[in-house]
Amino acid sequence: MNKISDKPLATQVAEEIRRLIRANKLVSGQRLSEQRLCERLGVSRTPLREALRILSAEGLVTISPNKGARVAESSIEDTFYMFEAMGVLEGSCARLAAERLTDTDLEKMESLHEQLETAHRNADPESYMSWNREFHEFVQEKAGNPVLGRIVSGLRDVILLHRYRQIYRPGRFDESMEEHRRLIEAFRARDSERAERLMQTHLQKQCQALVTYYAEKGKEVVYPGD
Amino acid sequence: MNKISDKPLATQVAEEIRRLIRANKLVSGQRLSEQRLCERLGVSRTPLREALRILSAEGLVTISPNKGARVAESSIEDTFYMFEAMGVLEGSCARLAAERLTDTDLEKMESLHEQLETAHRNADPESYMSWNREFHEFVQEKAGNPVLGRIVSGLRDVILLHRYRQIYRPGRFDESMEEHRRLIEAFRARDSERAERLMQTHLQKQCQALVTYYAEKGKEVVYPGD
DNA sequence: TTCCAACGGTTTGTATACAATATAATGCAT
DNA sequence: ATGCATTATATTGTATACAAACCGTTGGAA
Repeated sequence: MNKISDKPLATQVAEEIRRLIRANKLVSGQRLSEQRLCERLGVSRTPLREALRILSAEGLVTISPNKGARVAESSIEDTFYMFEAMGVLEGSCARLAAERLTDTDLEKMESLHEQLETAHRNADPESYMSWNREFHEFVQEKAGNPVLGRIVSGLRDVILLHRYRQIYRPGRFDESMEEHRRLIEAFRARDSERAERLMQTHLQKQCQALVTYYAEKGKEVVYPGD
Repeated sequence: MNKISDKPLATQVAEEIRRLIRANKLVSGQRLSEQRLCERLGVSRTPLREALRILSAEGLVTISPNKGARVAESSIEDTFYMFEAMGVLEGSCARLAAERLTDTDLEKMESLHEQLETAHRNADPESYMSWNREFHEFVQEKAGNPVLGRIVSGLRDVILLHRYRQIYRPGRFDESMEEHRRLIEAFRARDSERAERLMQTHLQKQCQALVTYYAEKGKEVVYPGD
């Protein structure tokens, strides 16, 4: 832990754990032992506990009384609800952004889109998802509502792993690229209603791919021959 | 603090502080001294600090390093953003609810609406706002998406004070009642698009009333003769 | 009189100790 | 061998102590 920083340790620890979750170093459902985390991060239990409270309020971590904390996990049902909510939120961000984009903004968006096309041509889903995230964050920023932005960012952290998994579904990569092509067209035309609708569809498609993935994963676990 | 409860103290303290804020016993911008709160709630500093972290992550409280916590406050600009975001969220809840309402649900909603009419006839804004809150929470529940519900509830707590103030604006009480009459009609017709639009308008009107209120309040403060 | 530095008191941030709860291991009875 | 009760260990929840930072007051210098 960086002692030079002016941020309280609790805040820094929360950020670090967030980072570890994002990097898949801490996975959904994983136990978060206070002892072990304290050793790992080199802090005492007090700021670590405060950090876990922060992350719990954000939904990244669940704390069960007397049993400790785990990285949050979701049922298929939860996944559906999260994507439905995210569709509403990101759809609105897309609508507001399409209404508020400057020419400079659009150039930047075109450039981000071009990076997506490059990653797609190179058949590189990791790079694609990285630029995908930047594109979505750009839309969110250009929506110009920091409150919406904060809500979306919070929910994004919770569903991030899901998003990564869906891109590896057969055909999903190509489909996602196609959705983004339609999206950028709506933004070029500053057609806010179309942008909203297409963004919502984009999220729904992600959700469908994931629900299929989890259903099959469930089946694989259940079969005795597996 | 109730020792019989199975919840950790931190959780209980967070709930109690939330309650105090809702009851206007702790007001926007107010300093939250750890010492004083510990005495007031009869707990030690550790669960109190954890509680403040929870509330800070929710946006109800702001914590400045080495300076302590305050009940969150908003600029006029923030107020606008919050209502815009809430319009998106509650609009979507209204849409989903209109799609998903059973006949029994609609009866309950009618009954809640009738309470609003009664409070309006009695010229009782406090009762009106209390039933108003129940009506909105019912819509949110009937939207059937717990993730959306959690986001909306969180944001509602942050903007609650604003909502209370707007109803006291001249003409706003009558206007709000009229908006609710149109809303219930959209629900009766299960017209989801109309429900969404009307709900968004309802939130926009609240926002306008508040921006006017704060602008005038700002002026009052500034005038030397005041 | 005003401004700045030093000092003391207060409050926040973190570490550590103690208490309570959960879990694992061991021993005994069937 | 298995199941249950008891004991030991590990972990979480809370209280308390210590350190660091902030703020207000006072005194001295300009």
